[in-house]
Amino acid sequence: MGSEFRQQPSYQTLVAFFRLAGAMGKVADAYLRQFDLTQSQFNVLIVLAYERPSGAKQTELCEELLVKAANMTALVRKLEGNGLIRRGPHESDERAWWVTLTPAGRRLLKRVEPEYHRIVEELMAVHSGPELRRFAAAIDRTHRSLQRLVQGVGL
Amino acid sequence: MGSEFRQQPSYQTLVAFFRLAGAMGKVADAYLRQFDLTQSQFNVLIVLAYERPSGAKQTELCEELLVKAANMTALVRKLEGNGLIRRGPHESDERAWWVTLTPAGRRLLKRVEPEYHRIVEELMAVHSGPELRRFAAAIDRTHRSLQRLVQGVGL
DNA sequence: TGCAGATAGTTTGTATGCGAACTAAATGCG
DNA sequence: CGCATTTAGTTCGCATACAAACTATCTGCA
Repeated sequence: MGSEFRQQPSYQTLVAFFRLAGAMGKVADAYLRQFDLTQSQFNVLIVLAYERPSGAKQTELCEELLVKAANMTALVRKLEGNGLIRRGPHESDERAWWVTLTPAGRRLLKRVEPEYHRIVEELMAVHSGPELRRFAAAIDRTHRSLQRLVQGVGL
Repeated sequence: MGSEFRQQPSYQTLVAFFRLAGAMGKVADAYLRQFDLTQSQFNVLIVLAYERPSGAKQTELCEELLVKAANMTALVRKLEGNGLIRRGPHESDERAWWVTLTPAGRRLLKRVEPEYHRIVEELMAVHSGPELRRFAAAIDRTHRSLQRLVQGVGL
């Protein structure tokens, strides 16, 4: 039966990984909800603040954040509705929006980030320097393994 | 600005962690979609097959799978509609459903699991024994740190 | 130049997640 | 015993994810 497989360290590690990811996501959501933000919305603001200070097309935000274009529509509309970003015309492409952070968006980030950073630091402070490096290496190894797997099987 | 913070190993590890979780989830979804299953649906079937072979209340599935009762309703209804589980009366509690795997559900699992196991094994085979143990330890450490954090701040 | 194909974004339908409010049944305490 | 509280499950509104189909615009090649 599948019962022995479920005892394998590789499987149990994977389950623990998914559970941790879920739990961390919930904590992030709980923190951001105080500011009427979701993780996805916060991520858009961060990209516009630090990676694309002069603005970006929605497609570029999609690439950066691994979000499908279909989902970006509602996301940026919500942020626009809340006054945190602006969607203006693209200077040379009439199909595209040019998305920029508004002053209100920038102000909100300034309120959200300090505590957010403190939480991340405290969360990760349990790892020693070498432990953290090995953790990051294991994540990278797994990611590369996943990519090989996807290439190979065409998943 | 937040720009230096984004260079911190702790932050970058966290970002890589979330990206890997997202990528793995997408691969799992892509595999399961061949069988007209989602991850959540698959998880319910697994619990009913191996943890609760004689059945379970929806609430018990919720606890096992960290799913809110509000979400379990649609989930079990979908599985019931596809003939993979049965929802019958609970023997002593008229408020509750007694959820069991149907023969069709068991047969589907038998088709899904072998390749699923093979994928997990291949994915995790990049880690040596000690690497895998350290990876699991890092996940556990982070999970405990997260729990302390949530307790402390009341997030 | 002009049309085929690529690209940007939207819409729709489905599946999942949350919180909050709700019904009905079970429980427990005075 | 009976009423207050808890528990099981549902419903609603919202946010996010996917795929697929669609419009409008741009681009490149013949």
